[in-house]
Amino acid sequence: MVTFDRRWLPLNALRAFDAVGRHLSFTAAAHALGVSQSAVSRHVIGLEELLGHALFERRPQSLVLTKAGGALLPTVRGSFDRIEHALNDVVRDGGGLRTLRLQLPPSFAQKLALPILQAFRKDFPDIFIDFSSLGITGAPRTETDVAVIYDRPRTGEAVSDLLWMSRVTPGCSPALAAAHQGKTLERFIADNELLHVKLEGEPPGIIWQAFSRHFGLGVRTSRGLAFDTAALAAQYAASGEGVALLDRDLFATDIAAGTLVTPFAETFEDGYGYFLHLSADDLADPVIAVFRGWMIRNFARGVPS
Amino acid sequence: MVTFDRRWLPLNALRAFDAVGRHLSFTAAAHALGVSQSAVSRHVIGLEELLGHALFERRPQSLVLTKAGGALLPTVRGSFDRIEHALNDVVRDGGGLRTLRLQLPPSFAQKLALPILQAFRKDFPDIFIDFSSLGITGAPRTETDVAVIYDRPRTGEAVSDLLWMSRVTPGCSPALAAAHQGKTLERFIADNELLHVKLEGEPPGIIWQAFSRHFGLGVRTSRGLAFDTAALAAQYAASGEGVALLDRDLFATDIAAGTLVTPFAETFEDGYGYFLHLSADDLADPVIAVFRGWMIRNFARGVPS
DNA sequence: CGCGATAATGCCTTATCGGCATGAGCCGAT
DNA sequence: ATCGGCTCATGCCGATAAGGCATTATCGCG
Repeated sequence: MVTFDRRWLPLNALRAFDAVGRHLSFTAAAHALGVSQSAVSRHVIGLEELLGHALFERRPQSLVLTKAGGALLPTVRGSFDRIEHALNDVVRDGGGLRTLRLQLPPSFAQKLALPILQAFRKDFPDIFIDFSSLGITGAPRTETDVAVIYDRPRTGEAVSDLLWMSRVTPGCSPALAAAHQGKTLERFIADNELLHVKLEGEPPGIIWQAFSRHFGLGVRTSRGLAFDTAALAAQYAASGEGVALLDRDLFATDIAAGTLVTPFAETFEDGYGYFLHLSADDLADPVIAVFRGWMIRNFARGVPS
Repeated sequence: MVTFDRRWLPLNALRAFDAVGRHLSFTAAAHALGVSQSAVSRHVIGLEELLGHALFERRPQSLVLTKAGGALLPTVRGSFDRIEHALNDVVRDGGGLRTLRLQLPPSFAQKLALPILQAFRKDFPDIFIDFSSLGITGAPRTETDVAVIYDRPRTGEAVSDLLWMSRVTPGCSPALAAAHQGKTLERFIADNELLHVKLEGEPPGIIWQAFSRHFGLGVRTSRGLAFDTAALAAQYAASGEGVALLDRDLFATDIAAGTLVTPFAETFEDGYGYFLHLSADDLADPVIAVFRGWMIRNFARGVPS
């Protein structure tokens, strides 16, 4: 029995096999490869002898893959596809700056884009990040490689990696907190304007409602103002005009800087989180895989700032 | 400028490039490939001319990849790795039965393993599933391709695909439900034994506690019995000895059969879910990718039965 | 039954691949 | 400085595998 290693990969034969598997015809494959039918025939036969298994079942009218052929073909085809693309990429731009298109939700972009992009560029100066913002929820809109989305865990064939689960707590300006010093959480909320963040497909106020229900607060939550993004709500809260439910990690810098305060210990996991979202096929692209790994590792050490 | 297609993939040159990239030395690469240094040198030079970009920077003492080389190498190496493995797989067993090792949590295995395995085997008769349960006592099998785990959404480099989020509701035997006919949810829970499922890293009773808090029930939840698996708790509940929080999807067949009833409309999403868990690298294996896609598509149409 | 498909095969040509020997830089030790 | 040892590049040549052409075998179809 032969075992294969790098020194002896029957590459030309594999290319012939790939073409035949694609066209399911020796003649057509030969034509596609620009060689004669006999050459292709030889290659495939040689490969079959090497493997000790037939790759195609020759039928009078048609050619069909054997189990062995079926097992081999997807790998071979995928590999050649990737090599082909990689070669053309290099020819085109010398592999100089691979650009990775990234979409971020607005609040995330506003708070974290800079530290992330700077840190990533430091580690991978040759990967150019073309980044754009998108709506707060939902799937990425345009052609993009990787997107961060704010969503609940969802099913789907796309690869979806959790960066962190959102954990919210009431936040407001220091002045407002001081003015209501000593009040209970329930009283504090009842006495102040509530700032909501709109979420696609959810009724407004749902997060405040879930929050108050979770902590058993008897307050009416369907009042106040609603904003498109968390960052806007936070900004409004910082001006002293109300209290918003803030993601502690997302607004860590504001809290540290003192422009926002979180007077209560109660934090609530609302089932939403920030996910890195990309197509399963794209994971085969080393640049995208590298970026994914880098993001996951970085956020595992806590949300950057 | 040349553009590459299948007909002119310089495969032998790429193999040489891969080896040189691995060893960062023409001589060492030549030795590893079992050919002379000159052959390797020619190949790399030829490839560089084809691409119009240098792949290595020749320095007196050392060889370093150029940007173009760095962009190309991971793809080429990964592709050859996969081809090498695929070829050896075929040699070994003719690609006949690719076996995929699958691990399932006990309750999941008990309720869903059969329908899933049967349906999958019908669609892919050539993939043999070697499935094992994450037994309570069973030694954790590290050698596995894909696992279903019951967990909260977590961060990590492994690819984690949500199958469905757990949604629980009180369930008990029909007799017990009849005996307490007409009671409110609060009363019903207060008057019956509570059956818990133990979760690693969580205090016992946490789900009942979250459930009652979510619906504003004033009942004590830290009482009753705790079980290792949801299936055990459900079985106990079916015997009429208490009320358990059941995942509606997981126990759909029991509910349909009437051995368990869920007398209340209140369902609660507890933040846990069933995830398909696999290594990011493994996604390059067509068999594993196929299984992943199949599972995701199937569960998207609802939990099988 | 012959015609038109297909893939397999024998024979021959070719050019790709690779080996050997050598050359050209560069480094460090004597 | 010079020489030996190391690296990769190159000229030349031979082996061989890759491929072309023409033919054969097999099957389906009109």
